[in-house]
Amino acid sequence: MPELPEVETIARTLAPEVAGRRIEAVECLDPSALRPGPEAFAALAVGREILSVGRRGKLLLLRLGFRPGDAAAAGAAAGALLAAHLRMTGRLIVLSPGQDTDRVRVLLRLSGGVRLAFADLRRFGSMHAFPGGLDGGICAWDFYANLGPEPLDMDAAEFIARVGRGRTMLKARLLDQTVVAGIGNIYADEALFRAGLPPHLPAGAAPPERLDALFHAVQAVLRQAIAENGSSIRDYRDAHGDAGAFQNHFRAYGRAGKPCTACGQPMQARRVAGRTSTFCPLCQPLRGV
DNA sequence: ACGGATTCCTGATGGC
DNA sequence: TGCCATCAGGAATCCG
Repeated sequence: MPELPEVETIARTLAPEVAGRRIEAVECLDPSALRPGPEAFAALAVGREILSVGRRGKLLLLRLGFRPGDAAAAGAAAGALLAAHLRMTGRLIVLSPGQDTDRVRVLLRLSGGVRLAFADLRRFGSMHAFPGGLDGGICAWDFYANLGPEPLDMDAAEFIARVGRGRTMLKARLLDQTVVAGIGNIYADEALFRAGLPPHLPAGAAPPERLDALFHAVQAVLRQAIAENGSSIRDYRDAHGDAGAFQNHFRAYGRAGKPCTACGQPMQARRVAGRTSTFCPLCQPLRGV
C-alpha cells in the first residue's frame, strides 16, 4: 500500500512525464473517485498546466497553473492543486501509446497525447481538486490541514516530543497522520523492529533514548525504502508501472510465524491500533526497555 | 481523550 | 471442486 516511500517514488517517476503538460480533458469513469465531484474537479483541472509534482505525507500533489499569456487565465484565479490519496490499491500510471490498464477510475488526458490513469482496484482512493496553491483551498481540508510534520524533515527532539507521549500505544502514534505524516503499517512495523520497541508499548513509557533510536530507525527505513523505489506487496507500482524492491528487506511486516532475522525465534502477530502488527517478543520486549 | 468497532471494497486464501 | 468465512487496511465515523 502506498505509504511515504511509495508516494515519493511515484512523484519522482511522474514528474518528468507530466510536468509542463496541459490537462486537456478529465475522463471520469467512476464519479466517486473525484472530490468534490467530476464537474468541479474538471473545472479546476482542464486547461491548466501541471507545474510540478510533489508529496505531503501519503498525498501526491500536482500543482497547476496557466501558461503565461494564456487567454483562459484572464480573470481566473491562476493556481489550482490536485491531491491524490491512493489508500490501499491506488495507482497513478502514465500509459504508453496504445497501452491499457485495469480498473481505471479517472483518466487525465494531457498535452502531447500523454494519458495519466488513476487506477484503483478496491476503490478506497480518491483525487481532490482545490483552487489556489498550497496556501489555498486545500487548507480547508481537515485531513491536509492537520497533517503532522514530515518524518524526514523532523529533528529527533520534535519526534520524541510528538510521538513519545500519552498512554496510547507506540504504533498508534506512528500511524496517526496528525502526529507524523506518511507512515503506514509496513514502515511502522519495520521501524519498531529496528528500534527494538514493541508496537503495544504505551508511548509515554518509552525512555527518550529509545525514542531517539526509533526516530533514527524511522528515517533509515524510509530512506532505504525510497532508495529501493518502495515496497510492492501486490498492488503498488510507480508511475511507469514498475514494482519496488523494499519488500525484499522486510524484517517484521508480514513475517508472523517466521524466524526473527536477529534471534531466530518465531515472530509474533498481534492486533494493535486495528492493524496486524508483527514483532519479535525477544528483540522487542515489553519489559526492560 | 482514548480504544474499539464499523464502513468502504475486491481478491486471495483456507477450511470443509 | 465449490462454497463460505476470513483477512488485508487508511481514514472517517460513531459508540462507550
